Amino acid sequence: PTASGKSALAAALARRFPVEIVSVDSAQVYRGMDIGTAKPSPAERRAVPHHLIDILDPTESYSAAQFREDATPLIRDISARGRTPLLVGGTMLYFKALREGLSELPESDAAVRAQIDAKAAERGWPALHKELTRVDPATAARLKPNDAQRIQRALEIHRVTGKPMSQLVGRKKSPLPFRPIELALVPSDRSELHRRIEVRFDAMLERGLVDELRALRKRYALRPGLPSMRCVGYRQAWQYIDGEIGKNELRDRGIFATRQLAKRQLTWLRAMKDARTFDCLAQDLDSKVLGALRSELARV
RNA sequence: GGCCAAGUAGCUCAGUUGGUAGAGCAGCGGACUGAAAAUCCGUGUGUCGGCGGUUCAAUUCCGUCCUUGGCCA
Repeated sequence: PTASGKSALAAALARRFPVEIVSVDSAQVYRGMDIGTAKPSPAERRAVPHHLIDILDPTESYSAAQFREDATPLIRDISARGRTPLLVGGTMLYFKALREGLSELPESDAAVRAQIDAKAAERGWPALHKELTRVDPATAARLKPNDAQRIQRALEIHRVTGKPMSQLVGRKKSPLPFRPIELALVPSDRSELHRRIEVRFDAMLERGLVDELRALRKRYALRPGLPSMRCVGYRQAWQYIDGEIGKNELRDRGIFATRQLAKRQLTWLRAMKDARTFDCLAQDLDSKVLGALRSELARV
């Protein structure tokens, strides 16, 4: 999860193994969003090659499918160079999409989404959920009437392909042709993770998160609904800049959002039965992980 | 020192014409197929400030004490 010390551990591993790092992070892909995403510093990036960081402008959007398409050849290339790809990040859906593959579904369609959004604004998402029941009862049954994003996606798929999502999903996925060693960092004490999150968010504010966003808003035509602007910290800073909330509320809400993110990440981690988990609060974390990795690699 | 107001869930507060209480936020658990740092679902027993009194019954009425804020000395 966020603030567990992934980057520091990755740097430590990079000192012992010939690795290149592939970022698995839906926020660090954006250029200029450095402070709030806790992006590795230029020095860290000079020490070890990092991939999939700073690949998009904040006006653009990324996806799990795009990540998979980008990461798979990278993993292949790094391996071909005789090095080990070290995938580091907290965007758990990206890990899943990479490892298991995705069904063949159409990519997102901005125009279709805009149409659906307009209809939802008028009639509400439960009404669109009902509409989905007519064209794709199976998908509608597993979605809640308020799950805007997934209802929209299912309707989008139907509109674009003429077929229900439930019919397209579940066939020909192409899983990753590598066997990953999965390591999970989980704090033994949640309140300690919360403390770290608080300290780190204060540091981000101190380092100028708000000014960073101000500058981005000057340089790009950003909107609050953009995936980049929904990122933890940036969303709240946006509201602060617009005068919707004060400084204290910015701090509180930023910390709350980060804690909630960490919680969701931990839910994913608990479901990953194959992952070896380590206490990220352990003093000798680096050596523990190194030891585990050495024995794991010896077996391969 | 006197007067007034407030003390109810981690926080901000609502409420009970006396039958032991509920919202928002937070927290916690879960779901997750091209926006995923997103989106959604579930989850609220807390000496209703302390002690006495009245009452079948008090968080609710009365007394007193404590704490906080304000006003007056």
